[in-house]
Amino acid sequence: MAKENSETPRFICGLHATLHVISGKWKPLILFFLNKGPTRYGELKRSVRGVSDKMLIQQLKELESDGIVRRTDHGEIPLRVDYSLTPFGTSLVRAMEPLCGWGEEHEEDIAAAMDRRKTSR
Amino acid sequence: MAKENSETPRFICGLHATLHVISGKWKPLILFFLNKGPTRYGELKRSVRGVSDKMLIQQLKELESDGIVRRTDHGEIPLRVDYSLTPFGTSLVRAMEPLCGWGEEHEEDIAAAMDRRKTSR
DNA sequence: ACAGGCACTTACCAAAAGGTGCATACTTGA
DNA sequence: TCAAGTATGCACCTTTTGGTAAGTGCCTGT
Repeated sequence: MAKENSETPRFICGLHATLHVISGKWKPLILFFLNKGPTRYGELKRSVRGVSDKMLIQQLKELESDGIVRRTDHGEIPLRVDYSLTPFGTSLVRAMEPLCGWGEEHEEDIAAAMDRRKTSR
Repeated sequence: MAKENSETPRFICGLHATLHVISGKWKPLILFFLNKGPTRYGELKRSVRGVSDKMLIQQLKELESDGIVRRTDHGEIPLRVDYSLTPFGTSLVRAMEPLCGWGEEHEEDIAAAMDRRKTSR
């Protein structure tokens, strides 16, 4: 079995790299909400309906370790933490906008295709 | 007009929708190569190094059912099939460009973050 | 006749991603 | 004192995704 690692073809194109950062069931949503400003953990959890603590924390940590979001512990008496986009994160969200636009324009087609796949499995 | 079902918040934002179409280990690469023009199955397989038949076919089928790529069977004697982007697919690839750009600019940071995650697991 | 390319298809498995639920340590309010 | 809220951690389990390997039918070159 050949190893593909000898020449470090890490990513085929930038998109490929970017996807490693934003893929994850809840990441786009998290970014979407954080783009509105710093948000407390609990607040974020209520915004991203349906996410579990485990998932929210996990994805936030990944985004944090990727330098996309910043965790701020206010070190206050009744535990107070919030999350915000770093400048790096902000630049990412900006680059995401055309894809957002494309998705919005074709939302119905996409939804239809998804249903098609689900039912035809 | 599409009326949104209050019970079906399908997508939070367009990006979320888009991700359903382009996520998949090999899809960005496939799109990347198809963007260069129609490509035969075997040719594509050689381009997307490391992909197995199963995966390549599967992802192509999904992209096809999403209306992103078009499969052309030339009905020729020694089996000849090729894949190309539909106009819809082309518009997607175009919308992907800024994300490609972002990924290219920050490729190193992303790779570093990925390594960080891998080793710290 | 047989190896080998073409474009797939299938069965079986391993790994990754995600979900559920309980536990923590602290604090405030009733 | 007890419940509830805050921000997490952890164990266990299911679902989804991806990988391996083999086989199919057809055709061509040797």
